[in-house]
Amino acid sequence: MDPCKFFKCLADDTRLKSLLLIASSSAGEACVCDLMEALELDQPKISRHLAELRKCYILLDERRGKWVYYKLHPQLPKWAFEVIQQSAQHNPEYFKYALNRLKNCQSSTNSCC
Amino acid sequence: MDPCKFFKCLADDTRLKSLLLIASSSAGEACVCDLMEALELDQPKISRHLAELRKCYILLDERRGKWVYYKLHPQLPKWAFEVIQQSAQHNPEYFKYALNRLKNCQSSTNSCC
DNA sequence: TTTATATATGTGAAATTTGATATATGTTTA
DNA sequence: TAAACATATATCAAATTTCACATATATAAA
Repeated sequence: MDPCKFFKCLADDTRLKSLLLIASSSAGEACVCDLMEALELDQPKISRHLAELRKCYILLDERRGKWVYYKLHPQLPKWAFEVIQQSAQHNPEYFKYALNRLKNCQSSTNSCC
Repeated sequence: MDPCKFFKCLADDTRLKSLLLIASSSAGEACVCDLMEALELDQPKISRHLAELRKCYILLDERRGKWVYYKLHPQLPKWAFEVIQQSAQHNPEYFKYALNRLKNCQSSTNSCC
């Protein structure tokens, strides 16, 4: 994992929020439509940014039926994992609004797609 | 410290290496000419990137005589400091060559400017 | 097998970032 | 005060990134 490429991946609002949301979610994963709902962004934009994180091996995708779920890549280097966790834990206000929307969306009673 | 802006600052080779060099240097600081030597880059390029890190309060500058020394900003949030330290400690190969040049340059016998 | 749903990607324009060069500012020394 | 040195910044071109929209692909349901 080249550190400069890693930080380039985090250096965009959509990607960083997606990443912190996934890292903070109780399930440890989110599908594209979850993130569309949470971040209030259109589908191609979310997909495109997730693809970048996937191609850098920061996220791992898994299709289940019609949906594709993204989680932190199991082989993410520990230092990179720590960077993401530190950022998530100490910047709650940065993605608080989106995290609330994500929780609502992922709750069994309010599935979004 | 907005996390996205912070990562944008780290998402460039010149800035990231300058930052990791300063964080890894025994003195905890480096002047512009040290970094020019260490990274083998021209002066305006180094100055411009340091200015960006300074304007984001990641680095603090201090003039001493003709030289301007840069160090990690004392009021850098702890999480951001940890991100920089983690990155420096676990990616030695990324800036090993430049760090050797910096050490040589900062040694009393081989001052570069 | 047609339709609907969820996701991915191609494409070109717009926005942002970076770099190269010239020049300006601040400090020391002669 | 003039010259030399270290650093900062202005400017514009080049490179890169991001976005919007259209379209393609994959799965499930009818």
